[in-house]
Amino acid sequence: MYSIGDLSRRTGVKIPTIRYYEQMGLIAAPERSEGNQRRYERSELERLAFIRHARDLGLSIDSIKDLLALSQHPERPCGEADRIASEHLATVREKIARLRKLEQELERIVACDGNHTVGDCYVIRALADHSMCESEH
Amino acid sequence: MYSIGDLSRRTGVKIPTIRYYEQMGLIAAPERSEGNQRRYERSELERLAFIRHARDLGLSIDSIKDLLALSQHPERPCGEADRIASEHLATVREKIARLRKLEQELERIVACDGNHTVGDCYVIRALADHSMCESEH
DNA sequence: TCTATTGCTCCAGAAGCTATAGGTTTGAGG
DNA sequence: CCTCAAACCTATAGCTTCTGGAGCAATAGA
Repeated sequence: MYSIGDLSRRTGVKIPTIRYYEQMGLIAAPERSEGNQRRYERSELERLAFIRHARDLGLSIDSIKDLLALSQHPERPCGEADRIASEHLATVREKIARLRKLEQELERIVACDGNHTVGDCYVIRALADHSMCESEH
Repeated sequence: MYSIGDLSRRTGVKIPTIRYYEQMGLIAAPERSEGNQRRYERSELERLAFIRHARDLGLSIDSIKDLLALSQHPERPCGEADRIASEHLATVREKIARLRKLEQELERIVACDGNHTVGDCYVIRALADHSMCESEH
């Protein structure tokens, strides 16, 4: 049996976050000690590690709920799990593409050397005037 | 004079968001009509366009506040504006790097072809077992 | 047994909006 | 001038994913 602190240390998920996940229905309400403290079994530790890993990868709470529900039915085809992960990959790729554009634009903006006054600062002017952008966003 | 709806259409910032920005102190409380509706001048439109653009670039509300305050003092050196933009560029680059790692890992995970059952699905196993990862994250 | 640490619940806040409810004002057509 | 739909108002709550604090109870090691 693990206390909530044990679980936290072993998974790297902070204590209030574990309680939050319980509230959100990601993990079941565990047994309690006589003094009303949470007591977890090994299986909960594994479930929490799964959640942690999926969150690290940026999956939403809802996606994780779906994946956890799926994993309760090992006999079903796994196309659904594949779909969730693939969709997530697509959104990650989109984010990368958008950030690349920002990077380019910020590079241009930052070309200002800081050796003059705000009145003619490229940063300020670039932000004020959208038409200076090379790509639309 | 523009109504809040005009301002919204011209800048692409939604009406509740404009009111929110007013509350947050990004834009000043404007004059009101006899019937208590907001009436904006052209300068407010430009200010809001600036904010919109900076938000599109991912700058935080606080950074934008700083930049707006700076732009009120055109005689000052612009090193500060430069610093804000540079810092933001650095965080954008970090985000890109992290997302690239995720992309790689998700690519490996998604290699599952969906033609079997959840019990031996690579997606589920990969999420359950952190040690399968190639890079630590 | 004492006490430091850990745990409990409940509540508020962070960021940046978005939505809803319930009402008022505006402006264009008749 | 009148009407009526569209636009506007305020206030408040909700979203997401946690994080932190207050005030008190339980546990574990010396």
